[in-house]
Amino acid sequence: MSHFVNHFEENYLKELYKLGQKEIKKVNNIALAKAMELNPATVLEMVRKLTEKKLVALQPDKSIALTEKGRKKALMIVRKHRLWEVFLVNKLHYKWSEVHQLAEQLEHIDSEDLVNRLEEFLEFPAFDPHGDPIPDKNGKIKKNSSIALSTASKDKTYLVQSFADTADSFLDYLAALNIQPGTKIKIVDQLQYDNSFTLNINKKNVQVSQKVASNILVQPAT
Amino acid sequence: MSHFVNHFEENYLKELYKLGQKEIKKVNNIALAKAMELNPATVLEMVRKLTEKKLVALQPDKSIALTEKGRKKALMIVRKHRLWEVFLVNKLHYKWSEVHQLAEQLEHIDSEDLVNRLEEFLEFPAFDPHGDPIPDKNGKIKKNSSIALSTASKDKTYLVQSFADTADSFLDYLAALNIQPGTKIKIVDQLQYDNSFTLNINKKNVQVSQKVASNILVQPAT
DNA sequence: CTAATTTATTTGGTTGTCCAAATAAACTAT
DNA sequence: ATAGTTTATTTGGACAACCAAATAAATTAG
Repeated sequence: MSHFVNHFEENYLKELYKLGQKEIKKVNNIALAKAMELNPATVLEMVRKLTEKKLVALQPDKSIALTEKGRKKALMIVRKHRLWEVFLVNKLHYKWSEVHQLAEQLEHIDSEDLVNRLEEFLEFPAFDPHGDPIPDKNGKIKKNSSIALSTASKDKTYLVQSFADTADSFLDYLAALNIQPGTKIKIVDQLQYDNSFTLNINKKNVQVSQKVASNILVQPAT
Repeated sequence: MSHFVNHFEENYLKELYKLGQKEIKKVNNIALAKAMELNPATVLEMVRKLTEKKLVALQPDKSIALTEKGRKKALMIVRKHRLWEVFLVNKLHYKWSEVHQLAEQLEHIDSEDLVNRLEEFLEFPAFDPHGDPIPDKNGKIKKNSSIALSTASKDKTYLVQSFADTADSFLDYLAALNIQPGTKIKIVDQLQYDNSFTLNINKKNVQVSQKVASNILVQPAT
């Protein structure tokens, strides 16, 4: 009983957060019901309970908005979901396309401490296997002013910010190239033939594939 | 909804299995209700549903017995529980005393494949951090004809079967002493002072604590 | 500005897990 | 074997999440 009382609540909050992210238009009863494949009556009932709990606030225009408290909770669920995805992919060798279902279950495991330890065990990944940012324990999401190196301009110097792929093999490869957060990189050239890049790192030129470049997130160097 | 439909059922099956293990006397309604801290009426209702599903069979003497199907299910839950415990202790560095609650949640994650991968990731531990055996994917539990080395007789030769502790540090220690499944061990002496043991391994004598000896499971050598 | 449509809410009902209290059945001990 | 106790079952009801269908309110279109 006590274990999964919150599953429902958590799913509503998560869905509200997700809808809020992707759609600018207001999230109303109907939209939520449709997104969650539930009857509007059911959703309304639950939204009222969430309003009681100050997790959600009904706007004058009848749209449903997360309160700050609700947003925090939603972010913690997203955090858990994405960290478990990293675990499943990096440690249990699932493909990124297979992990969503499982993460939907694991995200409801109720322990702040567990998720923090998991994060440490995974060495604080900034992104999940799909490249979505992982909120930190305070709910802060790494602001993505960074761009993929593959979309950067030639001959300008960039600072490596993070990586969109957290696979061990990728990270090992980066380590071998001496690429880590903070590393300065300049695009020397891009080959027309296979879209691979010639990069200048620490005054040495190296060749990387388009895929690798797309998974290196950079900011313009100041 | 679909995610946790089985939580209740699973908890009943697990409890029945556990009671069946430790107590020889029949498991009746009252006993189950007491163990699960539920009202007998509730338990009776649920036991009927489980009977419908052929997971449980009511005996003539009104005791409740798991069917083969029910036992298999229960074993799979126990398997998940114990593997997650190993994960929590070995990988996330929880203490063995802290993991039960969390494992109670994790054991309900519904994926055969996940638990099999987890088992592989943990390198097929035979015992959980408490020393309880972990059923394999077919529900087979390593028969425990083995005894703790600490309870073995002096001057007889034993064969190491497995370990009741799966902590990395313990296993590292064992490796350093060249103790592994199959190793022949003879107890040379036990010190009265601290209950530590002098063991003969490969014709060399080593000294181990009472704790270490209690976590080494052995069988009499043929 | 009314009619048609969409959106929001209410009503009445189902299902699953749970309980307290009443009753029935089965032991237990003298 | 009968009173007393324990065990088993039934009854009636609570509560949470859900739904379909009816109604009410708001929006949009003509």
